[in-house]
Amino acid sequence: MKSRSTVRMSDVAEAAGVALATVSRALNEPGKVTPETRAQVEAAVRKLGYVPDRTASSLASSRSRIVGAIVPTLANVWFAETMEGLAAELGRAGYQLMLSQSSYVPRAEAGLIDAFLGRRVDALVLTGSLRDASARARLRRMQLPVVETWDLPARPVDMAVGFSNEQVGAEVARRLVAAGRRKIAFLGADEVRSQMRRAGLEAGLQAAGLSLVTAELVEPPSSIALGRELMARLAAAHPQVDAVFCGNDFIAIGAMMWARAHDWSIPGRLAVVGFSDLPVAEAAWPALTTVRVRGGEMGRRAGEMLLARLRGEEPPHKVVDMGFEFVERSTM
Amino acid sequence: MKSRSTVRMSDVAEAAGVALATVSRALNEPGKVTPETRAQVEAAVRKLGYVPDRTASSLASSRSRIVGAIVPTLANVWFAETMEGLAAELGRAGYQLMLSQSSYVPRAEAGLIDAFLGRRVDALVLTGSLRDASARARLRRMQLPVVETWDLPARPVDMAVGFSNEQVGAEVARRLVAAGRRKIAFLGADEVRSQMRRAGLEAGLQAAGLSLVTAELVEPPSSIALGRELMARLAAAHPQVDAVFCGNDFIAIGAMMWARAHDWSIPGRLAVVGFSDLPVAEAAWPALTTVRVRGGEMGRRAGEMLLARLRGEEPPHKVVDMGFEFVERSTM
DNA sequence: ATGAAAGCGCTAACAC
DNA sequence: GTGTTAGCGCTTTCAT
Repeated sequence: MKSRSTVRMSDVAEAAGVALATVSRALNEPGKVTPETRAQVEAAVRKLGYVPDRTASSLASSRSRIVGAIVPTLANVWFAETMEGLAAELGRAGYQLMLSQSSYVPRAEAGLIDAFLGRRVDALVLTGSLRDASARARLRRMQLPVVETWDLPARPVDMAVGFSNEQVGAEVARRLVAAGRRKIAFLGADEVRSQMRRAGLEAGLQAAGLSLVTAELVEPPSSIALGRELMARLAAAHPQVDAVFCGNDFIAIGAMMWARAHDWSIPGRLAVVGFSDLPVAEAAWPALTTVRVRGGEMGRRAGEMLLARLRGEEPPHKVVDMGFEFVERSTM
Repeated sequence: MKSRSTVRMSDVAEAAGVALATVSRALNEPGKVTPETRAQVEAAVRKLGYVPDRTASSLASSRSRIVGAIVPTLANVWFAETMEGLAAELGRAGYQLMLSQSSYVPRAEAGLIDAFLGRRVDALVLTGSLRDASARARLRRMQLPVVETWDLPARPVDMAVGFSNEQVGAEVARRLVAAGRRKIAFLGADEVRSQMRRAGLEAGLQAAGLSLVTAELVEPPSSIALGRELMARLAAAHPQVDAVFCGNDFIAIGAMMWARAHDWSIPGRLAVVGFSDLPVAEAAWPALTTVRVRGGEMGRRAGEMLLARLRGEEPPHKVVDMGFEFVERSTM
């Protein structure tokens, strides 16, 4: 199946009239070679169309220049943007991104990590805090650079760049209460970070002497349609509800669609707060009040931290809190 | 930096009391080994926590079990969904996805392909038809399984799964004209597939004895904000316009926002047709008429075709037209 | 600054 | 069915 171009480093060496090792140096440590030999080598490379075999160099050097990343899914813009930023940052340094999806199955992660370790990835990027204790221990022991994202683990495996999902929930509680809402519910996916936001909301309400009306949950991945369904369930069970915090903007938009269809005015009858600030939030009518987190930037920062570590430097911070921003629009 | 777990196949062999090669067989071709030895090997693997080194096996077998994919960007849901489907399909067969972004720079592709070839990827997935002639020739010569997506190349490098962007434009022209529109413009990104849709629109209008009012373009990546800007430009230059076909739903939503802000009623004063059917299209008010393509399914099909080829089979079709669907909602 | 040579950890003949 | 052995194409001492 593979009739390889079969131009090897030894061919380049021969064509350039130098030793194999010199070609390797000219390519990888150009400073260690005289300008003339470098020129000869480069000429030979071009002439032969030589493309170094990275599988061989990975084996010989035990550095693959591959970074592995695990996301729950790519179909959600927010994680996709993080991967976009990460890939862009890594690409600038000659690293490549290898991607796997856990499909929101927490137990899948350990297996995917093993697969990456088998590939001898130079570093790992995870979504959320790694739960599997034995995987955590192993990564620590290996001293593999790891960045956990989209969360702020109390005791990270190694590094982390994210925000506090609990704080998000608490802040939303504060805002909603300040706006006079008293019957507040949560709509979201039954998934760990969404549940953290719910917990934060609940804690915030308790601090204000209130309690959560209810938390209606669906299996991820969530969607506008599920948001509609969740809102229908909520309205049936708790018609007195006067505000909902939604696990993400899709669910919020779905809730708004249900409200529009049933003449619940927004924000008069019902306040709606989303999460993630997708483009749709601004475009919705009324424009959705939501919480913005910078997914792309998170990926870029993760990339930077990893690259620093791979260069042998110590990044200035092992944990960076990117924070979040409450974006007040017209649904609250 | 890497204090390797250092458990090698030879360690497993020793622990299991068999030869190195037997371990390799037990792991890769379990059928070629007696159940007893297999059990011994598996026990040793578990006991030692052995994780096979894929960089070594890639080198030795010249099969990496890696598929490379290039997308313009991951930040656009539509390509992200294709990668989601692709990764899911490949994962089931033990292949991993390696991802790169061309950032809409056509010339970047050749370089990214080289990087993938250096990694000895077993197959390649491209977005759109590969333009670089020498890269095309090289891939053909290597007989590397390649799938081009999101387009229907007349002469694919190898395989393709997509739809005709020109046909999309032509169909939109037909619908708009049938709905009585006469002053039709295009708003989109200056990017190859978007331009194909514009060309199709233009051809369709000509067939109806009309001509395109204008095509307003922006540099990708496009966004709601750019859609708004594009619409402002259009309205200033051609106030008589009565319909716009937008290169994607974000631009369409932006155009609608401009229209709302300037009291151009939709669809009364202006018809708007989008492309890609993002969730936002249904949620918009009025709900956006658009063209649906199945990005995730495209990725899954691409994966299937690749896997068939990698198993040594010939896929039933080298080119599959996934078609598209005109979704009539309320903006036309 | 350059060259020679010994692996890196596995796969794939080929023997037995 | 299992073992032996020769590479896969690089990187990296160690000499020179």
